[in-house]
Amino acid sequence: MDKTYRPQDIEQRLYARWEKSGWFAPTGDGQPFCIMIPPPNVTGTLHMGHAFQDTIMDALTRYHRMRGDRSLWQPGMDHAGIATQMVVERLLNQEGKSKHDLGRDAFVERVWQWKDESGGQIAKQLRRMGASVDWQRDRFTMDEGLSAAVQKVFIALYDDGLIYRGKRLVNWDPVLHTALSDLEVLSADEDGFLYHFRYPLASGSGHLVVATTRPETMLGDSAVAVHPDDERYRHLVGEEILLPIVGRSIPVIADDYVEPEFGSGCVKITPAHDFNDYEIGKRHQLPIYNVLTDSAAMHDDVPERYRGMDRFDARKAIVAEFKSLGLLDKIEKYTVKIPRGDRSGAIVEPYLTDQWYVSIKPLAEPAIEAVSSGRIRFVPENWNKTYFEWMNNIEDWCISRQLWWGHRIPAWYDDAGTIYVGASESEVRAKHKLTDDIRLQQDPDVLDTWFSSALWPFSTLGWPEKTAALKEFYPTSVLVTGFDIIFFWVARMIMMGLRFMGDVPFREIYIHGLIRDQDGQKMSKSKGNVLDPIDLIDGIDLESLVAKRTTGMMQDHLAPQIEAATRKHFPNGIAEYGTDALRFTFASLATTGRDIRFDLGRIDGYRNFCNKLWNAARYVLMNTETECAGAARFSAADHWIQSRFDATAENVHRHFGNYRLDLVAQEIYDFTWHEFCDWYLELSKPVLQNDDVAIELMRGTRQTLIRILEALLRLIHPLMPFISEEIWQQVAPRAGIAGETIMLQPYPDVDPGVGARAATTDIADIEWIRSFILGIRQIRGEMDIAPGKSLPVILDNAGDEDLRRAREHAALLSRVGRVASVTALAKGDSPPDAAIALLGELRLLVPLKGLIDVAAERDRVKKQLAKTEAELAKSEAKLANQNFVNNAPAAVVLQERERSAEFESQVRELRLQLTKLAELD
RNA sequence: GGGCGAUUAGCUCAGGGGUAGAGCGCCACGUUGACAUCGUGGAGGUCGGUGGUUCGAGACCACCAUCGCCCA
Repeated sequence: MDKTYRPQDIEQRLYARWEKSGWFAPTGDGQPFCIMIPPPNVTGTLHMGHAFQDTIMDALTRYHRMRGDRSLWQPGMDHAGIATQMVVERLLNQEGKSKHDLGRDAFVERVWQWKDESGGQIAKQLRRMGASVDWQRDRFTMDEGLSAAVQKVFIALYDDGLIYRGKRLVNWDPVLHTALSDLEVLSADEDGFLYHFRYPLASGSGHLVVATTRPETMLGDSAVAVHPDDERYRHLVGEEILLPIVGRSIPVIADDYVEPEFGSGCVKITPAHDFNDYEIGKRHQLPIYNVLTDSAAMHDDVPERYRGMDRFDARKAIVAEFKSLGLLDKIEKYTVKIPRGDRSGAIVEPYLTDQWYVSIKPLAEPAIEAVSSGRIRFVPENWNKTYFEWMNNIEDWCISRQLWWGHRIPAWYDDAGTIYVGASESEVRAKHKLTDDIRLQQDPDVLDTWFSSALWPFSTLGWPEKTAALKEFYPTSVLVTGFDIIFFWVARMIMMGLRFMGDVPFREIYIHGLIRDQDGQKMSKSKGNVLDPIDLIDGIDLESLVAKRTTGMMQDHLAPQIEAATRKHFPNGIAEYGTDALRFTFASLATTGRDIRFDLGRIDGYRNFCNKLWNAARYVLMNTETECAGAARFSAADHWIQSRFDATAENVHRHFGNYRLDLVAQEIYDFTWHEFCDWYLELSKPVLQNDDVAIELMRGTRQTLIRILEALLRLIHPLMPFISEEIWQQVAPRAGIAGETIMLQPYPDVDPGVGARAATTDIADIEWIRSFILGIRQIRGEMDIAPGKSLPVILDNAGDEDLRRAREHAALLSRVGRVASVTALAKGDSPPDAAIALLGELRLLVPLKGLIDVAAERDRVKKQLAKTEAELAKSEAKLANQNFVNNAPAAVVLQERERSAEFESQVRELRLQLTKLAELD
């Protein structure tokens, strides 16, 4: 083995072997375990969030696979209708073409080409992450089978009256020319103005002042509304307004939606261009005047001078005209909520069009019940509040999109506009007995991508066919996802799963946090703070990183800032960390919080951890080359480490069960570094590096070294698959284990019988030795004695058990503690001047002579005394409190008494020592 | 406005009615035959504030402050 761990030498080689051997497929006859990958957008690349999520899913899958479950991690991608179409259109634009130049079929063909290219990228990244997905079952939402599922669901919901077509206001993206669902619109505060216009009464007896943030919509006004209880205007209700510029007469109406305190208390009503106004319009049967084209320019039903004008130019022109008419009351600065399309960034218009909707309430009710009854459990639990909040206020889902890339809506229209829904034109004709002379045209629109994603848990398993996979793996075990798509995806999968499978799609939903940058900022291309997980694995130099972050941006002017920030945060680029270190970092960050700051310091530490493990293995292998097998005798240290390992494994199981991968990581880290390496390997040296030790004892240590390491590698494997496999390949044969791969070995079990092997005396002995050595090290460290210098130690007030331990484990004390000699002070002898460490009642004395600075030792003891006295005072105060003694559980009181006695004895010893040291001056 | 969450060491974060923890960073010492991507020791916190429950609160409850997210 090399002296340092080199991930690049091993990772891709091992992955290729796993994949080629088919080890990712479900095997065995254990109980099924299944995770569905949240399908990444085919058009994107894996970012840190994906890498994090994939680490969690892979760890869970590998854990269950090793436990003998028949485990499937189902991979796949979604077609990301809008995003993908945008990307391909941009590519076409670069060639000077538009999608209309190609036509629909050629364009879609072009998107498929892009899909192969882009999708391959994601698959490659997944492999680099070590993802043990079953590639044989890879699925894509636009595949034939999944498309058939989409069609079937659409038709079934339509037939059940749960899908309908309707003319309503939708969120319209005037750049992409498509409707969007509520969820795809992001509203944010932006600086704007509130314009106050005077609307003259038709009677000529004055005017009303209305305030609006969108003057251009006044061309479509149908009324002015006031609050019914508003004394100022009550008498005007029913009168007419002469709408300026347009010259239309519109009524003054009363509606309690109006807030009398806002502005003048009069509101212009534009049913075609505002969601609230639309509702008011319906209540009052107001006419609807649409004034915009689908590109959000003014259309032909407005006064000629405004026709074709862009909405924002029209706004200026309208305001100017009001001013020239003397009808502009005032303009105020105002913060406006601006809705933008999440993909295009364009300001979305409420727009009156025909769209398809899912009538959602009948689907939502059972979905709410599934969570409230506990059939589906959120982890952490309180995400169900977010879920209920949304589900209880859910609105019908607009599912049609005016795109070319996606699942075409299976609906046909005859010339009269009658709708026929079915699997194909011929089926529709047959079903409705339509003769060939009746012309039918298919709806040009496609379905929202999330419509197909909602079917993912069963469509990927073969539905609507009754497949074995479906029977076996549905409902899946756990969904691992971020809270940002609870509404988009999680809720919809639950609704569809219950409707079409008659059961929940998953039993648990593990919601993880969002990965942010070192300052807590969300990672985004426009902020230039994204990290590519592959760059953390392979490393990247500063110039390449800067180039990567500043090219291909939507907003080029941000490049200088991004470059500066990048140079500041990564002055030396990014080092090569390897997949395992990255995965371990992700696992350790998987806490219950919702935000996760990704700090390079963490991954740095875990790369070192990989190196530590690597070198521990090196040591074990070097020391187990010979004389391993045969009759063996086990030392106290052997038993101790075994018991520590058993405890660790037990905790790891518990933490996996609670989805606390951070605690799994910590448990493994602590054991590996602070128990196995820091203590056991050191304690093994006096045995193995001494020719006088009995061969049986050596064998015991060798066997323990190899056995613990082998088991430890299995314990680590779900988090760090590569390094564990690489080392295991060498370790397993020596542990007498035949097997082609660690990934199919059993996960270390919690076997109480194994734990019992370690005699309690042995464990107590090793704990005593650790305390002994720590006490000596403390003296050494604080006295600035060279670590290499061997010290004589005198035991004062030693009991029989102390003497036995010192005698039996003299070699450990001498070698690991760098103790030259251990001698007991005879009864009645007065102790020499010495530095002191306390081990219970036992005093460890390191003679001062020639070694120790008296003043320094006095300071040291004083400091320790002060600490102990403080503890003692606290403890005594507690015990002096009758309420405590009377009310606290007896065990707690007893424990406190013992603590107090311990402190008391220590204080006594330390004071004594101080007096002695004082005498030396 | 409604909902959710956070506040613990310089930084990033665990913990959880009875002794305040980790990693990183910092200081000192050290080239011991697995590892300098290392070893040993150390410094560093009145657990955001106020009040309450309790024998005991950093933890539970109420209110407040600050910050964040989601929904209108």
